[in-house]
Amino acid sequence: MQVTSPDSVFLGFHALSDAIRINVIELLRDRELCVCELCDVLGITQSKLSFHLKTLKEAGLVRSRQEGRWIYYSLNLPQFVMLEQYLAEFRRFSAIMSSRSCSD
Amino acid sequence: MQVTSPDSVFLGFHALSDAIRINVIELLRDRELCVCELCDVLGITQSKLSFHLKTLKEAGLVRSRQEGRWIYYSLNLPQFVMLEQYLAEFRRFSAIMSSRSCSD
DNA sequence: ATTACGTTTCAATTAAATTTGATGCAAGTT
DNA sequence: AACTTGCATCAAATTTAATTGAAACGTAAT
Repeated sequence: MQVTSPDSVFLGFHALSDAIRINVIELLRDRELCVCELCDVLGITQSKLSFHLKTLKEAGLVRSRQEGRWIYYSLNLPQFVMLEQYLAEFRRFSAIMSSRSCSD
Repeated sequence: MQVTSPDSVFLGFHALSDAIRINVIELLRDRELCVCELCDVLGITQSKLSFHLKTLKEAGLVRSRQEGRWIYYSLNLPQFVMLEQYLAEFRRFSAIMSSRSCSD
């Protein structure tokens, strides 16, 4: 599921605006993890983690997959790329603006 | 002023997690603007805008410069690049992870 | 079936972010 | 000096987000 609506930009950034959620995605960067593994590593309650995972999932940044009674979460990279490209648009103007200031 | 502390990541993303602030930075992408110009274009009260500008400034995403009684805001691009590069780290793992899944 | 386990969901509470309107202040004007 | 303009700041009110603990759900084991 990749989100590309206009809201998805600040929905995505909102999901990244919290220390716990940043921790989660950095852990998931290496490999997919089930909820209980994340719970152990982060040292937070399951329902708290579940809330943050839901936030990340609704922003399209993570996916989940069930295997038996475990649910494994992993990154949804296209959404990261989308946000990265949004920021890259600003860098594109960096060159334009600085070259314009030379002609002043 | 470029912020590079560990907090700066989710501080920056938090600043980008609001529709008004996204509007502001997109307006500033073209050129620097004073507060009253932003106010007019966005159609919000001045003190509301001031709050959001402060949020953006504390996140290091914008700078301000005084000229007479006007205060001009502009983008602080290095901070955008920092956030972009943070996200790019995740894409770097994209290739690694997908190539690993091929060997399954 | 029954029980245990991993997870999500809900309702209640707490905490944090945002909005609003008033006030203050510095720079320019008259 | 008094006045206006452009902006920031403050405190109060409102809105939104996060935390908590209990309950509910599905899955697997006994």
